[in-house]
Amino acid sequence: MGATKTEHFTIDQNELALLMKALAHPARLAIIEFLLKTDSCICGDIVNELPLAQPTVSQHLKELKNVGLIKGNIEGNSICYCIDVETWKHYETVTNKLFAQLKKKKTNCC
Amino acid sequence: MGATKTEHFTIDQNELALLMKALAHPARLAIIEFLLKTDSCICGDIVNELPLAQPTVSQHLKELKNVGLIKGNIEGNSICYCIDVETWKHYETVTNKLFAQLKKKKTNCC
DNA sequence: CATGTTTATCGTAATATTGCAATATTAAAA
DNA sequence: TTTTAATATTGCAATATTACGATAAACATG
Repeated sequence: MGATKTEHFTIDQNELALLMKALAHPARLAIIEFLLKTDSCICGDIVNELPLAQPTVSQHLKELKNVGLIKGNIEGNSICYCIDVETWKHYETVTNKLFAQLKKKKTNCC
Repeated sequence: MGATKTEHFTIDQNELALLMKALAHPARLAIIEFLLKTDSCICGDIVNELPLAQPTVSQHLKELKNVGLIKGNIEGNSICYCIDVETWKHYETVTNKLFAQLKKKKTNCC
């Protein structure tokens, strides 16, 4: 065991879980916050911002890219990483749906 | 290695990461969705709703309880699990801050 | 009190994640 | 072309997560 039984759950549940998992690490949240804060698209010195080795940062960037939260464009020698607004819009819609359901709930039962 | 270097990140980043991690599993999302859908507070038959063994479900419930997303009240023989609205309000505030920053951003640079 | 029901915990196997040193790759610069 | 800079990939060790059988604990009911 040790592997999530994805096949027993809905596509939506698995998709949202993957998105959450991508954000479930302080380093990756720090990357996102940095990219949000920086108005111009910073090309590469994310490594200097983080207290982690370059290969580790590269791996975290890859995970964020895999779920589409960020994208990276080759800019000559270096790479321009930035937020992928489309995915974030989708993510916002999905989480808002959760919060909307929450508001429909009656008072706490416990 | 294998352990997250929490000490190098902010309290907020670590806290949000833990919340995300709690939601980063389809079974736990399924539990949350079930508790949201069910208006009356269902006492216990969450196990029957999920395609997982009882100890596994119990473990997932514990994780959700640890971060405060749900709470469980002993109701005689069984236990009444339900959404903890306070934590969800906090969660909504934090994620809304992220989305707000997103909207302030100029057009995609890449 | 004995029995069944419900939930939690323990122990353990399988797998995933995190982090980094070493190395490869790519493209600019000298 | 050699060197330098930026990023990715590989390989591996340490740790965490997921899942479940076996068992315990708590309580209701006969």
